Amino acid sequence: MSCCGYKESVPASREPKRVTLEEVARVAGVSRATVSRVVNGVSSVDQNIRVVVERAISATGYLPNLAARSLVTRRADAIALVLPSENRIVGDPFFTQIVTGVTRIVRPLGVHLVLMMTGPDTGEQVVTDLRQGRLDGVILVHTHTNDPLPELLVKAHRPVVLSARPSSAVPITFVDVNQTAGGALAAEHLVGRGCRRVATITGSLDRPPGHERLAGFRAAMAGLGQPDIVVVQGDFTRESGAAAMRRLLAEFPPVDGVFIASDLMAEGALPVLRRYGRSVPDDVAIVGFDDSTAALTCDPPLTTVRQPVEDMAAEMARQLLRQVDDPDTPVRSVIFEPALVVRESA
Amino acid sequence: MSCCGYKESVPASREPKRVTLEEVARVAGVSRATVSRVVNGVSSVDQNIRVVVERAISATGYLPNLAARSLVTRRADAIALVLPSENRIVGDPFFTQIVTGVTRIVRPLGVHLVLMMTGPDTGEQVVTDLRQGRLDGVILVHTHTNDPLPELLVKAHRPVVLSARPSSAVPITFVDVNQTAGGALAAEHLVGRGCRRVATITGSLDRPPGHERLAGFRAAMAGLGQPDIVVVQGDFTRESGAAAMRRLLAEFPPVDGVFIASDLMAEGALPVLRRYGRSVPDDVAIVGFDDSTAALTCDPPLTTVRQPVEDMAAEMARQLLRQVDDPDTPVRSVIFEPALVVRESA
DNA sequence: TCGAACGGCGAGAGCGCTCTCACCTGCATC
DNA sequence: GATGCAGGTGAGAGCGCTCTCGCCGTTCGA
Repeated sequence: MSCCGYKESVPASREPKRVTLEEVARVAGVSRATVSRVVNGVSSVDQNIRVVVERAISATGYLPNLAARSLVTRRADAIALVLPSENRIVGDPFFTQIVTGVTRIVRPLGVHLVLMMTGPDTGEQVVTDLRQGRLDGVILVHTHTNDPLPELLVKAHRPVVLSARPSSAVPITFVDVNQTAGGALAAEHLVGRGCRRVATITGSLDRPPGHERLAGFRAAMAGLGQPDIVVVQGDFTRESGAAAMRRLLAEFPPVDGVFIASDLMAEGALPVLRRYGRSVPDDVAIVGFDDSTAALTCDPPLTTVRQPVEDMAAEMARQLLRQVDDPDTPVRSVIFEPALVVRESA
Repeated sequence: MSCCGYKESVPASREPKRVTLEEVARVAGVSRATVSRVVNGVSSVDQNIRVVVERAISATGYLPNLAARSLVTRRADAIALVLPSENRIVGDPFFTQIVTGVTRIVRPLGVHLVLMMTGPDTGEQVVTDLRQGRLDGVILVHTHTNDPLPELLVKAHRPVVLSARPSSAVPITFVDVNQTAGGALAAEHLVGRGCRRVATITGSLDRPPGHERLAGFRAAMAGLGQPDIVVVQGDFTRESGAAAMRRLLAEFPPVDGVFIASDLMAEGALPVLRRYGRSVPDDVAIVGFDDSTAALTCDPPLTTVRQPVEDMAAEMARQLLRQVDDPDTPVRSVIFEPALVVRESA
């Protein structure tokens, strides 16, 4: 095995001799088929033989070659997590929670999580990987409003799950939080602590989350007897939060409570308040949205609406794998309820 | 071959008819081998035939099945990025940069990035995936001091790269920043702006980064004529930063400049300073380390030592792929130089 | 003029697995 | 005693690709 290069390119000593089904079958004195049955947990195997085979497996240290299996099963046992490459999304703890949630479901099943940041060619890349059998399905997180990818995948009849309600009416499975209810939670809390001159800084209103959070907040405020609230528009970025707060203080100085549609915007808004000499929460109460780590690092820590991101991510994984198992699984949407996390800002 | 359900489980209409090498070969009127040569860019193909084959490929919409290829090439074209699951690491922008850097190298080569958060069984998982041919190599980011995985992989002669100098003397390829030089940068800046009562809050001193940053800082301060500096130990967490700052103010009230060995700790320390009525940078100048987003969201924004994380990550990917291509590539370490980013805190 | 050398191509043998199908027992049934 | 029917098992045909090897025709040196 050593003297005369039986495989010159790689020193034999290095290459741990690969053990195949064949090998295990020989050791166990059965056929390849039977070993395969044992490995895959098929029940119709004689108990005694099963034991013999299992012993042979651990004796040889056999591990199935996944490429070979994949070739015949047509499963990659890998899914992709596609994230927008903007820094404001990833780099957010939100992201960690997504990964953690997905991993929780996927890992015990031996399914790999392939990470892709969107780039100019991500769409084709994903479709290609799917067609090449490298990927079983795709989780699309925070896709842009006009991203053609979701529709593309649906048309190609490929397993796909979205992290939020799609902007257009594509028949696609998604997982979302009840944004409207989240807005309502914020309203109730602000009114409950005595705010009477309430405003809100919204996210991008052309996207469902921004739109729905505002709608929920507005409706709840009206229900609480305060139909007239000041609305300033942001776009979910930190900078837009700061700018919106400046505008708000200029246009509506007596404000005493603000619902800011994302923690990131709130993080931008708080220093502005400080600079204008308003103390939080005494002069102005602030409620954010997301319960990101930003909420914790803010000064003061943010009262905010929490989305159960990790659970939602786990659900996305579940929904995706369901589709992988049965491509004809009906489209479905799962909505999670948000919760208010009370800290110091309101 | 067609009439009588040759594969009942999947409706034929759904399944886009797969086109194989065989098919392309038939269309082009050549052998499978020749098509394979064209697909893989082997030069010894007649120009005319090459054109014919290429035409056949695009006519049929052929895409190679990667499982089949993988079966014979023994390459998965996938690498894993293993990250500690603690929130303080991921969820950091640092993490985004790692992913971006690795992706930049890996994506154009069609190599997948598989994400794994460390868990109780990550080690075995990774080794198994490697042995099963699902993974070509592993990038280990911020492994724990006593994680056996690096050594395990080195012994198994598997491609692996570390994100920092290993704590023990394992012969392993790693990419790191010149921590010592980083500490020196901080020292020079503090002294340069006139600080004369300087202190430092360190990271965990049992780990190379914490140790080296302190050593570099200390040596540089001594060289600048200030051998006596106050040292308070932290452990890289935000909380430890706050605690250390409290201790520092109690033990050494006249302090006028602090080098804090991570932005995260600085983020914890700044509110403490504010609460004690010390203004930054007027009363106390602060220099952090990492240039994380924390540095930007701090109030005031942090002067900090930047590691070129994205470039370092790209280098890790390059080093790993080099090992994958040639398992006998010599072990190597690549050290990047840090830079000082001057903002408002010092 | 002839053999050698070489560029270019196809046949075919795998890679390691799954899964169908035929076969073989043994046992109950007619 | 012939038949049916289980539960188990093995032979073998792929899955789609790469890559070695041998063949063929052309060109070149002697």
